[in-house]
Amino acid sequence: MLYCLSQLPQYPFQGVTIMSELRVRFAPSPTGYLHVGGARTALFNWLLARKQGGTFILRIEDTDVERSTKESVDAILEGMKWLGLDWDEGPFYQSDSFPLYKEYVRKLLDAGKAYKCYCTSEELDAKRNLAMQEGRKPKYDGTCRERADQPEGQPYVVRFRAPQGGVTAFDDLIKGTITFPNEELDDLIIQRTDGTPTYNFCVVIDDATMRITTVIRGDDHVNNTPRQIQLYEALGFPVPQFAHVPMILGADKARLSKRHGATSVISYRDMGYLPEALLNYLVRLGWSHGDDEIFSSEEMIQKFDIGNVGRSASVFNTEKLNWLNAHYIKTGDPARLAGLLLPHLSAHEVTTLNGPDLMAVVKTLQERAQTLEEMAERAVFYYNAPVSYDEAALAKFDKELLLAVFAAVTEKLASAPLGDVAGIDALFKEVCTENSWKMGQVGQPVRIALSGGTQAPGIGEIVVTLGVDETIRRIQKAREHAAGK
RNA sequence: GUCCCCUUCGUCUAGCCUGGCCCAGGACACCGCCCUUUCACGGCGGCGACACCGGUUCAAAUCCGGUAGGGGACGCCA
Repeated sequence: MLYCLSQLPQYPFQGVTIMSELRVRFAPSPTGYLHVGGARTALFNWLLARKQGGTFILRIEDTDVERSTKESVDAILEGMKWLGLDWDEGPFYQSDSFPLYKEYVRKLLDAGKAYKCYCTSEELDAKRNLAMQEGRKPKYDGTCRERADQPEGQPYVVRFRAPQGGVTAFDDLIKGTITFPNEELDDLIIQRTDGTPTYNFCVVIDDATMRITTVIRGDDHVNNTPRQIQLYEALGFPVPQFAHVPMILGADKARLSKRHGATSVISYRDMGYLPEALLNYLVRLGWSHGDDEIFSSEEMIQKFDIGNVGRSASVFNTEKLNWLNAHYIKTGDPARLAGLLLPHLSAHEVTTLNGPDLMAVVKTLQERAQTLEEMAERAVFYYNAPVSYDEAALAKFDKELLLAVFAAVTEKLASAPLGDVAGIDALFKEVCTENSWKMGQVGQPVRIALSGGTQAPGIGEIVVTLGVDETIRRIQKAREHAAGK
């Protein structure tokens, strides 16, 4: 029965918001970069909005003035933009709405639905520790809940007077019905001693005033949901739908964190991943559409269904991301890839000014690189002629053979007009038959001469890309190297 | 400790709602073979899972109960 709701792909909001337009939001707190978990949450929100013609709102939750930074905000926006997750409204900043929150705190206070609490954090900490030690749930004991006196000039926090007894339940779009006994929930603080509002309260006010219809957020917020629902009800706001997406874990099944390697979206860009690859990887983490693996943005939008998101956490697997990235590099537009490759090339001290056409270079490397970084590494030899050779590989051939091969190839190349890849390949075959050499005896030495090593594109591709003149120059150099041994 | 959630190949997952088509399908990784002048790409094949125990049923990965394991939350952080 729990599945019924989520198994109606076309009508996920049937009977609840059927008339109103979908409004979703991504609400990161600017205390770090946009990490892959956040990016996936943003993606699911974006997908649903785009699919249903709804509105995607970006809201920055910066009520913690201490830890929020402008740099983090910029980093988050940069990550969103790189992934192509465009938003329709915002970014809104919670720090701009403090007066609004205060107003609602006032309302709850006036209505007796909230009260001032004069307990100090030291007292609270002590009680909490004691409760934990005794194996009880560490919840506020309600000391100030019914107190009549209001000590003048004493610092206080404002607590929400939570309903006691009964249960608070909701139908999660991903997890099904979740029920909490109200006795598990204590009177949460909605305003701090310094007068600033707290997270759970701001979220409710914002989601309500922004008319959010569906809250899609991380799994770690499930426990906050019943308290928020109680606030919605106390405030007289309609309760939105909730969808809690499972966490992303590291290989050791612990929550993904820096020690598992890169978690920042931007660091994936810098390592040479394509945004469409990361997006594709992220959408398949916890969600699937039959046996499909490759999704363009359009296909994701078309096929996405929040009800098909899995209920369990998933492990982030770089191998699969690599495969996806290789796929998009393989099928990508060479001109675009060339542009994206530039920064990686300069990191390897390569200038493309005096060398082969970069787009031609990219074409020879598309099937050979998993990341742009790897492609850059493999492209270096095109622009910087080898200064040393893979001696171990060279040692497999006699000095005499080497010299003969280099001479024959040079001669053949010099006498023939520059052809296409097939033409050059044919030319090498001729050299082989004319001298009774095997292709391995010719191709490998030439490859080493041209690239310095043994791992490179096909000989024909290299020669055509490099040009005959440069090819001959490099073979000549290798010939001298071989002669000197 | 208390509460909430989760559990299909090493990993991502299909199937579960509507039991039989599933001695469980696909993908990544891994192994082997083929292609091949290197490295790759590609093709073919292999390895490999229903956490466990009971129950219901002619029949259970699918329904019910329990157990174990994992994760999350428990803050004047978000």
